[in-house]
Amino acid sequence: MSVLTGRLRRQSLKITGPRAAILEILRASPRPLTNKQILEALPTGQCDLATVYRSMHLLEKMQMVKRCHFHDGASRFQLIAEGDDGHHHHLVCTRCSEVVEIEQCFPVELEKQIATENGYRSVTHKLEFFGVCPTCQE
Amino acid sequence: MSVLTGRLRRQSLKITGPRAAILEILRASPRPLTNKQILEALPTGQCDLATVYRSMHLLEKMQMVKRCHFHDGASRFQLIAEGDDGHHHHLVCTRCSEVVEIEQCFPVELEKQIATENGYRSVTHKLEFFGVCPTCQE
DNA sequence: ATCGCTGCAAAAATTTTGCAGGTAA
DNA sequence: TTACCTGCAAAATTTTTGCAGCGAT
Repeated sequence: MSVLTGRLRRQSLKITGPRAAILEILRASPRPLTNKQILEALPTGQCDLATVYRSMHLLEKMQMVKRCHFHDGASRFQLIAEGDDGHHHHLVCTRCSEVVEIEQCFPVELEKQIATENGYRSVTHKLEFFGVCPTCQE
Repeated sequence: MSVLTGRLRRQSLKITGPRAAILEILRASPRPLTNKQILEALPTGQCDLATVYRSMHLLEKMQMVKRCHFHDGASRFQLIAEGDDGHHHHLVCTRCSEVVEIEQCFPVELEKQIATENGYRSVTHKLEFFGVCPTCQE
């Protein structure tokens, strides 16, 4: 946690109650959360929804969180660990929305090929898997 | 085009002016469009925004369009060709939003492995690439 | 003649912004 | 002390819904 706050401090940004609380929620969550879910996970009245929005914009710009999209339109956020580039993917159940974190990633060579073929630079990708989880198959 | 309208008719859904116009816009577009872009592409007053929303929900449910997400939060829609499963990906410029359609896809075996490892069935994926296009590199 | 579809308008939901007071450093 | 932050409230956006009339089949 101190690692996270350190990154904020280095930018001369402040560690406030709401920010610490949000970071703690994100750290403890096994899956990405929407702004509303973050607010609801916070002790009642701990923080305003507007502050959650502002915090997520900030953290995203600092590359401390990653924004991802599942099947509904909502943006979800996941903490990016220090040192980690935050690049991993999810397998989401289309029925119950259970989320599993996935190890596999899109092959690097193939991505390079795509970049080269199209003359693009700094190419990255977003990848999410969807399916029916064991429980929902019954 | 008649192929598309046939699919609607089979469901005893009607081919109306707005629907035909929306389908034509989508058919002619080389890239996925947001609801607002669809409305703007329509001759003035041809159709109401609410109707665009309703149409896209309908077409999505019928699997005639695919919903995808680029870097902004907005949903974009792309027509799925008859016979085609509509599965292809995009390379989007993070500066000017230019979109290139990509041939490469996530390796099937790897996807199967992911499904098996986690006990999921009917696994598919969404994949989008982001980078800086040739023009924006200068 | 049906029943679905549409426009319009209103409602609901989501996200952003302004501002005055509070607070970390 | 000095910026930076926050809550609150209002505004701006985006998306959904109700309803009466129109229109495809």
